[in-house]
Amino acid sequence: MKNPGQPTLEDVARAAKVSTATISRSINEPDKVATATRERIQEAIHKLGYTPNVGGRILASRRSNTVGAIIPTMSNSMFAGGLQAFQQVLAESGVTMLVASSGYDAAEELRQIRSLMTHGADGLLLIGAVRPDETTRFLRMRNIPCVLAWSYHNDDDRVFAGFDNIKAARLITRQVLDLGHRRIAMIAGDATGNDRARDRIEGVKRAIKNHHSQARLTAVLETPYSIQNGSDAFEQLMSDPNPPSAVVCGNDVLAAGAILRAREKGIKVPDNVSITGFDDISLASVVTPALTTIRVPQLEMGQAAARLLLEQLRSETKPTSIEFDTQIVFRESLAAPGKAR
Amino acid sequence: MKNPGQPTLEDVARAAKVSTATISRSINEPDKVATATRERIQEAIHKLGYTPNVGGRILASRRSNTVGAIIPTMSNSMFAGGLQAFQQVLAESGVTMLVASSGYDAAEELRQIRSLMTHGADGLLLIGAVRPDETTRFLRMRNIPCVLAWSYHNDDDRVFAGFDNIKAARLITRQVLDLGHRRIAMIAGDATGNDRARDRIEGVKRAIKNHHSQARLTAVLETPYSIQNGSDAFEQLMSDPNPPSAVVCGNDVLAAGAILRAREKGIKVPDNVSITGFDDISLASVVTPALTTIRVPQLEMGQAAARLLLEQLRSETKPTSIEFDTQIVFRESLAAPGKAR
DNA sequence: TAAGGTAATGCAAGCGCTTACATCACAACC
DNA sequence: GGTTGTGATGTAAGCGCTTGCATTACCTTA
Repeated sequence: MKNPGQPTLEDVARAAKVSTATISRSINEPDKVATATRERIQEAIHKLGYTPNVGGRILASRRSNTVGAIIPTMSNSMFAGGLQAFQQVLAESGVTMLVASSGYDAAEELRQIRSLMTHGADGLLLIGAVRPDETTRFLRMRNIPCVLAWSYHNDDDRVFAGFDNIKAARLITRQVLDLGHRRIAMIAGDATGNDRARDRIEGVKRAIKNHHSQARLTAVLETPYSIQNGSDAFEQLMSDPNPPSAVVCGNDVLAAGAILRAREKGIKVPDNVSITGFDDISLASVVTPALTTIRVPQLEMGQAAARLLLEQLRSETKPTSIEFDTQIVFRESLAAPGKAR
Repeated sequence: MKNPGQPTLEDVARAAKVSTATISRSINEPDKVATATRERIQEAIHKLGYTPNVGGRILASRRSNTVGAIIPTMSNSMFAGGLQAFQQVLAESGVTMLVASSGYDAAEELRQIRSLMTHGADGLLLIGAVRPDETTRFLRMRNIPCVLAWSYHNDDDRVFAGFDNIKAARLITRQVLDLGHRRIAMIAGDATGNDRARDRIEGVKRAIKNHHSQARLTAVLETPYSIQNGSDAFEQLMSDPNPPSAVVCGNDVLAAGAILRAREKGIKVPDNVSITGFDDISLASVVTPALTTIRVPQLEMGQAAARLLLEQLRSETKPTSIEFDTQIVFRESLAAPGKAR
């Protein structure tokens, strides 16, 4: 943009001795232009160092080839991988990604949505399914193409590229139960306005409830995403005179915190207490003992989200949501209760 | 962008019975418009649900209020924190961030630069100082406002918001030397086209060379960023009949890999061998033993980069670079050699 | 009262691009 | 030879906004 003296289509046209229309075509629909002409144009473009001006392009074509992505945070690797995959697929189609982060704050998210739309986003990637009415209304009213990732809900007609957090949480909890644990506690992420955290809690509850045993969920502590909080929550749980034999965590960071505090306190994992994580971020394989956790298909979700969004932009139709499976990654932090190795 | 029938400035003008110019002013320079008029306009805007069209705005104002950021990768937390800080500062000034990742590939980086410029970036955040001639030429030719982060070079007249990797590497290496280590090996990141990795190697070399002792750098292994590679490199180093007593790593991920393999092999850290990292990502405090490493001012760099970039965009002047200090974070993986605790 | 100043607004010329439509050259066919 | 079809290219009308300059209305001041 800018810098007086940037070459324009007209300059290229003069250099290549064709009309601006032909050049525009040769850029956007190459096969509508004769090969010889196209080569001449290429040369001129290269020589002048021409790049199209977005403003003109957006104005004339009435579309910006830009989409926005709003993620809760970039500061941890939680979403970064998916975001990168998303961007790469978009880039292949010549679409660029605007990014903003909401800091898990719904009001901020709405502000960011507005800002991205003002800056020309043709569509949006959002994380999770639940948001305040005002946001939902805004999205509906403006009829903004949208893909929701990291969640999946059957009964929802919006477009998802994600997984069912309830199912995933049930999966790992059932594993814990099947190993014989009967007193289970949970350290969950903050579920306020966060359907992923909420669903994971729900999944743990259901798994325990449906298990044919006397298993009990002794406590659920909700706490924001940080190692420190995980540690503190763990300590609190273990100070119970009758502590749990397994602690299921809503994400790997909280679980890592728990493991660190366990070591400090001389509590053996998994001998004295089992700990499980969720997300399988790189932390999980690096703590000692390594975390048994749920692998989340980050890259796949990012790629799928990009495809679904592109599809919406191109055809104005609503594509069908994609549900991904999750699976348990077995490492060292989960074992049968009371087992001293 | 834009469902047909979106109201335009002209519609608002008609509704508010003023000229489009006045409306434009009332949006962009409110105090140049009489209060009564402004209120009338506000009302009309609200009633019509008007939002400015980016295309027109960019075209007419010759500026997009968008900047691009190209980072080597989003997949690890290395740059994510800085990027988020960068974005937040920009957002406060109404500027949006386009993001792309190059995968540590210079050709891809140039492609991304082109793409971001085409999509309207007014300025660019890039990581590191070194790039191929073609890229440098492109940036110079187009006279693109640019801030380089994660590096700092005195003798370079471009705008940096970073730290001196040589200095930082010397700092931690001197610490290793001062503890008495005399056989030191390095596991470095891939230095091809990567001045951060290159400078860190250089820093280690200089520290050893300038130390008044018989200290030797026994080996330098360059390897791409991954835990696995760190592990393998470590194993290779330790298979030397006369292995190093300290392994300095070019980043925390490689160091974490080294620590993991050490445990697998029954090599005690730091009793048998000391290991140091670089970057202080969250991994560093979570591995066992926790990594002694260099803290890098991620957030500060991101914020500073944003400010420097905004300054360039607003005033067209070249602001002065900012150099940040780094410091050693002392944890458990570094100790005097041969010391069995 | 006239001259001069100031604040508020309008006028209109683009900004650089896309695209519907028009034109042209040429080959194929009758 | 005339007609028609086809592919390549040109023409020109905007897309919606900003902004330098002109205009207007009204207030000061001498």
